Amino acid sequence: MEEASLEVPTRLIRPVRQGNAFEETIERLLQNIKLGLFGVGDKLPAERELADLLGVSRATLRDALAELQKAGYVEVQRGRYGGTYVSERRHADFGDTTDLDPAEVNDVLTFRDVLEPAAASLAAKAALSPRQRRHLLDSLADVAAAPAELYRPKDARFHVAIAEVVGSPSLVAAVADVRARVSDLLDRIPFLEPNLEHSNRQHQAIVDAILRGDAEGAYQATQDHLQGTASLLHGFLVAPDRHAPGTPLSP
Amino acid sequence: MEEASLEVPTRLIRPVRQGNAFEETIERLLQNIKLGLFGVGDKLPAERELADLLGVSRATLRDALAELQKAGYVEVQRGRYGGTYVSERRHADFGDTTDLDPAEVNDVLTFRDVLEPAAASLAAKAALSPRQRRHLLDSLADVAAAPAELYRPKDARFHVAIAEVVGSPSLVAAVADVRARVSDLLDRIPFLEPNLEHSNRQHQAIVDAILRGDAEGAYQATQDHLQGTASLLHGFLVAPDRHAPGTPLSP
DNA sequence: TCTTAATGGTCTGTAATTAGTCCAAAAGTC
DNA sequence: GACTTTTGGACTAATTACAGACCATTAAGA
Repeated sequence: MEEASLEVPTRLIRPVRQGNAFEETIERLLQNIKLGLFGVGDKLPAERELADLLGVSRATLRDALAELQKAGYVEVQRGRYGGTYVSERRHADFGDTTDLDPAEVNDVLTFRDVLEPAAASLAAKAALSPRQRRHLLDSLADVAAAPAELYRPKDARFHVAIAEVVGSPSLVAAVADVRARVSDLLDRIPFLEPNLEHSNRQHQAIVDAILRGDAEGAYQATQDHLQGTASLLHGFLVAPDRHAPGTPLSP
Repeated sequence: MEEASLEVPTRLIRPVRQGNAFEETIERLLQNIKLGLFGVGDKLPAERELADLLGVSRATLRDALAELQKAGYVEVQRGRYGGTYVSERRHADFGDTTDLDPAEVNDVLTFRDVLEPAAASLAAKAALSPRQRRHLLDSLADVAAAPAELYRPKDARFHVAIAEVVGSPSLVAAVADVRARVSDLLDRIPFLEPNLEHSNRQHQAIVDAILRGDAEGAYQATQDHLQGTASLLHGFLVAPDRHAPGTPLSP
């Protein structure tokens, strides 16, 4: 019984790395594409530079890029002024038809609820430079103009932009991560036509609050906005037959 | 000019890994010790198990443990009922007398301001089990009883406990990370006798608010509590002579 | 047309990391 | 005292990842 107290609680110990460098590199690149950080038609940095930015050897990066090319996410051109370009969405989306894991859903949604409203609030409190205001408004216009099939990445990009203007790289990374995880979850449920009008109005409200320095308003508007996908995902959790949920939760 | 828009903004690309497995393993173990997750005298899990938990091979883990042993952080005993034990604090603290990096300080403090108040707020909103309440109160009592030289790890452990009861592993990991980074920063400034009484009263206020379900109160109390170290660190940033700051900021 | 520079493509040798096996010590159990 | 079991300690072979050099292709520019 005295022994027991000397033991370390193992649940707090988490893995040092998620997988091998090759897998992690694919994951990161794919995440950036899905997040709209690498937009369709964009040219990625040259392999040598990209490998450096990702902290991985060029060989490993090239293996990862070859995989993405095979899956149709990028196209490669040789020679000077060549490079790696993000393809038109050829949604090969290699088989992720796994069920939603309730623990993962709760974890992601909870963590997002912590990050995003607080980020919007801090953005409102910060003294934004003209360049930063411009960045916010550009991202806002971008998502508003996006057609339905490109909405998700533009949406994600917009929310990352809010974190960006706060000026904390760790916050940006955390928001990007959590957005990518939400996006992965949404990919696993049947497509429901989202109410883009409504979403865009909420985006506008968030930006308005930030630009007028209304921290509380930005916090609230962001919370409201997150509510939508949260109930959507939770709805699919409680519905036993996931392909035709009889009673979607009311938001 | 058309070309320019095709380029990807490189600042959003972050490294896939922080260093090699060996270094990251040392870092993680050290972090857990400093955070008070591995308390003095605690026995770590057996090497085979710990390697598994950390997602690293036993060889790599052993290299890391050997380093920690050399630095006096742990002691190792062979044979059945042997194991790796956390030593009495022999603060060898291998040379980290680097200057404070303003960007790092701002990043960490901003990110912490996002995470911890929101975590306390969510903890207050959650329906806590008796076990969770017990965990909170135990951590609180633990830090209150800690002597000055052991205060920091117990303090960190308490704050991680708040994140734990929220039930989001990602949140716990993020809080643990940011706490470790703050702790590293504090290690680099001259020791100032902290006002433990005051700190303990604030801890009590946070737990009170959480236990009575007062989300707003928990949020506020946590923000107040964070103010202290924030101004301390910011004070050392503005003070040009870092070893004898003439005008420490009033908290 | 030729040159040049930036880019992807290829290869090699080295180091890090892993999985697995076996050994050695220690403490409880019979 | 002999046995058993759990632990750290040590070694090997295979794989992964890396750094760096060099080749091949391309399009702009002289």
